Amino acid sequence: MAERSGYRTKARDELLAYLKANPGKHHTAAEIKAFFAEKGEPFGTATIYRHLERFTDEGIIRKYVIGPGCCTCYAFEEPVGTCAGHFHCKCEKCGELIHLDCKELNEIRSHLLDHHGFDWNAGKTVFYGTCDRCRKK
Amino acid sequence: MAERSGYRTKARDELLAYLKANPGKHHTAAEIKAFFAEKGEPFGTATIYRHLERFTDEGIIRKYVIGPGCCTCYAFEEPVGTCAGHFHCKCEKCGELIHLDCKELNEIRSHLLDHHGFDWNAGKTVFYGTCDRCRKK
DNA sequence: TTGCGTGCAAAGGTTTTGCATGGCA
DNA sequence: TGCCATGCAAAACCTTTGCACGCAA
Repeated sequence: MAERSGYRTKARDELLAYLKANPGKHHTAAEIKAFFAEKGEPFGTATIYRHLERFTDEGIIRKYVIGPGCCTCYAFEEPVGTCAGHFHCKCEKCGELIHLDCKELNEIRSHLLDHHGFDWNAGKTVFYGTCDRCRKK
Repeated sequence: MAERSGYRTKARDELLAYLKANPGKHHTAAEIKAFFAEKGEPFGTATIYRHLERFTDEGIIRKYVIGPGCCTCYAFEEPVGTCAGHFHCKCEKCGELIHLDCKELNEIRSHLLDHHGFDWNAGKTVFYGTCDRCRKK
């Protein structure tokens, strides 16, 4: 986690505000770019990546690797440590990434920690399987 | 986990033998390609990816997303493939892969299916976090 | 013989980098 | 004014796909 450095610019403010406006929500660089483009304040791809990388270094946001296919997600996490159970399921058939809010998650975490001594980082873990829609086909 | 299918070819045998020769060791597609190239038996990139994907489907090897930059790793894991109630945790600090036999975790499967309609493929999922030893440091 | 496996090359998508311009302090 | 930030375009990277040919069964 690096120190805050550099200038305060419009791009920095806007990007950070957007991420903070949706705590816990995951965004890809492409989604962020599209959002600002539609809003009429487009930012260059490089600028977005540079800021996301920086925010991550500064510990303001977190970076999630979903892959493969290079879909990296970024998210501002409101109450770090106490954030609601949020985990990711990726459908192996259609490729969709499903964000699940599920309180049972916390039980799994506790169980892994208490019984197996494993401190699970749910944010980095992706459950692979088949989603509801593909399963019913 | 899919059934074994298709022909038995030199490429399949060689690749599998190489992966099996180093259980638990992670290889990127590029490393594998380089290894066989130096050995004088080069395989096409596509061939390597196709086999790795297939081995993963068959449950013979496991796929790890390291990212970003799309560095996917593949590894043959000794006791993997046959055991149903078997889960894998990977320590982000020391890199160790922990094999867990745990009935409680099987309940996750039921829960995901019943409450979220997600048919979890436990064999392909790796829990990332911090292992007991590294946590105590 | 049939159809899968293979290699090559090209496509696809994401992320990074180089460079000239513009903006913050 | 001196850096840093930005945008554009190109490069770099990893992975997938299309196609024609070769090989396993």
